[in-house]
Amino acid sequence: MTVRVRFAPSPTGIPHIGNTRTALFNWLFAKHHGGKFIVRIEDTDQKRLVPGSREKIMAILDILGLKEDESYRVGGKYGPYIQSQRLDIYQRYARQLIDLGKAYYCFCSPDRLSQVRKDQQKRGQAPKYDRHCLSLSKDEVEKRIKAGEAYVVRLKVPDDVKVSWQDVIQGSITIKTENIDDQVLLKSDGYPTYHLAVVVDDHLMKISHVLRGSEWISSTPKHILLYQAFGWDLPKFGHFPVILGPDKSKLAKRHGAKSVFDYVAEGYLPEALVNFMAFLGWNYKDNSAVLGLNELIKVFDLDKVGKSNPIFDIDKLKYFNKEHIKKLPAEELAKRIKQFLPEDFPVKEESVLIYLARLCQVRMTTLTDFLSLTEFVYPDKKADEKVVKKRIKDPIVIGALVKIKALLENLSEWTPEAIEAEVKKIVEAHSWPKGKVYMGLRVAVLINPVTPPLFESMAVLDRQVVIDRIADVLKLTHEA
RNA sequence: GGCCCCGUCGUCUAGCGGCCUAGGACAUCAGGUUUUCAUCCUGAAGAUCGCGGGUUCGAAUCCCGCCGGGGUCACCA
Repeated sequence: MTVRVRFAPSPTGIPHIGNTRTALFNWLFAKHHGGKFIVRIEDTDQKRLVPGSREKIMAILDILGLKEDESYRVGGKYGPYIQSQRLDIYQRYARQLIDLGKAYYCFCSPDRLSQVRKDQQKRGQAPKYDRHCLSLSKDEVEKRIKAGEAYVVRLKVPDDVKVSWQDVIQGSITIKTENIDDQVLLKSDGYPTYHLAVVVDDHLMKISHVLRGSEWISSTPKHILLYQAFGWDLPKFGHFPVILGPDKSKLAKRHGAKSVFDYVAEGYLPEALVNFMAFLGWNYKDNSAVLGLNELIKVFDLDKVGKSNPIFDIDKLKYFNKEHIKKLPAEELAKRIKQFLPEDFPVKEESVLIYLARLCQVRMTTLTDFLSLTEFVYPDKKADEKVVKKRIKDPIVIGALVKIKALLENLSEWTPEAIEAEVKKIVEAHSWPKGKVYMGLRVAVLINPVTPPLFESMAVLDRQVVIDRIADVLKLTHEA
């Protein structure tokens, strides 16, 4: 069987990490089995439609490298791939269901429906449509439609039937039809509901595996009933566990349900995001393997997707980001960092930027860390008085700084090697306390007690800036 | 509340009746290397396998009950 899976987002906003993971899993599954990944836009709710979100969704796929095989933008032979452009199809199939006696017209007003629900709840019953319109005669239906009355089409759920399926992730699941409502299939505005649209489209688009979040489990029997009503073959169903926040409640904005855009803006690498999301519900070896998309394709499959809900762990994301940053060639790292550099960043030269990137590489958790690590490159930056006074107290260190300053002024070559060799020589010759002196020099020249390697960083600076900074610090310590 | 699902170190998990005095990874802590930080290396702590009953010579693994968590009950997807 050819594997054909789909990612079917509704354009009601920007998908967060959870929805994005569903896309990833589908894509990975398709590619692992040499199948197709289809993107279908489910915009059947015009009220909740957010303009522009369709493009944002595609942009996220692009950022992550999840190329689709069929969609509204790349085409395909099962289009259109936007549900609002398939309205006539759904209406046709809804009618077919009515003719088959598997669905019926319902004229109940929203007010009546909510009243029915309220009464049922008061009686402690599960809210369910009371089938008020089930046995309307053909004539009456026709009359009311002609009269312009608003109607919906409902699925006639058979009584006392057990619907069960072998979920490729969750295992066997059985639900009795007495717990299933006569679901609305066609809304009064002529649009289909999700339930009709997915089933019709998944069938027409020859989807082999319906893989989605487990919030859809309770809807699956409705879909199966629909397939059976149409007499269609069932696809395989698989439901991924939902991602939970650190407090074990549903992942929400406040604990990380941000979008790929947000994480990228915070300095996370798309490949780290992919690697991280892959392990949200799926496992492989010790769950710390640093894997790219291509390696993931090779090892990803549904049998290692778990049933219990994973918790979003930002530390794990940071770990993967660090690892992926470490793996990047310095040139590539520099390129990525560039997007985060402010206008006035003093280093313009490509080679110097790459050099700095290399110095900072193992010290970054996110790309934005580069900024704080390289603060010292701003020529006007001055060491903080408090930091200076805390780190440079020892008179020996102050004396050493005086001598090092003189040495640097007369250095014939301004390279990291030359600086390091000469400074080391003088430090050893005087038997100065190494740690303290280097820290003093570091704070004076690089502003911060936490920095990339001292001499390499120094060499990036103009010699005059270095001299001036040491002079400034000496002045500060003198005043004290 | 009804229905469905889940429950192993803080977190992700391995485990599918004896190899488990429960293994690994992330995070944490300690030590080593190092001019800071980080990297790298070594080590430590951390789980009475949600609880209680069974079944069995033997259970994290099978069965039942309870508890806890999640999902879902729309003319939203």
